[in-house]
Amino acid sequence: MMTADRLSTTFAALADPTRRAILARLTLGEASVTELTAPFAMSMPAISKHLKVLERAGLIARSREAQWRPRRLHADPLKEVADWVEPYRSFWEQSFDRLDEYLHDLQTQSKPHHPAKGKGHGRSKN
Amino acid sequence: MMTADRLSTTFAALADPTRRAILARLTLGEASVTELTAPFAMSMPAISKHLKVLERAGLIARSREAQWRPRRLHADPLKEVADWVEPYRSFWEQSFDRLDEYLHDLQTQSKPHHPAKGKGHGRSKN
DNA sequence: GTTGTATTTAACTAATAGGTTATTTAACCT
DNA sequence: AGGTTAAATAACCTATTAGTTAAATACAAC
Repeated sequence: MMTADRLSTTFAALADPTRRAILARLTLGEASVTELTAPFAMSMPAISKHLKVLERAGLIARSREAQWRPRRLHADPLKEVADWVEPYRSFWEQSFDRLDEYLHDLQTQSKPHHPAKGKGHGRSKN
Repeated sequence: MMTADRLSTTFAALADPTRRAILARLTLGEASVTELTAPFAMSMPAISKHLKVLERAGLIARSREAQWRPRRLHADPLKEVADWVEPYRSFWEQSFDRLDEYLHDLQTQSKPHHPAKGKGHGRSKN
């Protein structure tokens, strides 16, 4: 994920349970790095790196308070995640996968052929 | 993301624009590896690897048809993504971040202090 | 059975990720 | 100034990722 689009950066940031746990913690209110480190069996520099990833993804923001650098949640990029996933809803809600498998089995039994472009075998978005 | 939970594996699979494009293509119906490779300036083995990532994440399934191995969408893991992101909706919808920043500024001007655990400064989930 | 088409696997490379410990910076408090 | 606490940075290590080209496999069609 070298230099990637915003959505890729967001997904990459979310692909780590520690980072998701940090976000969950921050829904309760801002927290210092020490506080964020406490729940994990991991050094503070490790958490600091995770925070940097979350920050670069725009998921948290840093403020200053004496020698503390409390982080707070910045959920905006998660809207893009929700917007991206939404169009797929119909595919998991209608048990699309099992239906598709069923249609596929019917089809390959009766009519072997190579997968032509845009074949679509009985199911499309509209 | 060595050996990770299901959600991390899903997010990691989604953290690549090529793989998301492949999923989008598969919403139109199943497709062969050659067909899936066509839109990209990338070798077929590279796409094959992306497909393996998607497969290990449970986002696509493979079938057989002569010498073709058409892939089809398996959207179920995306439900978990939707379920994970949903609780954060209130945080982006209510412009939480700007409100929080405002409250934060008010607070630090009038009452400098170190960030105590569970302080919460005026906003919580219920 | 040889040739052609579709796909996978192998071997390699360069970059990134995620962790460590040790050091440095920053701010507070006597 | 000197000591303490909070956090960031540096230097390092190992594993994984994302791509490449070349070789192997699977099936079809003659």
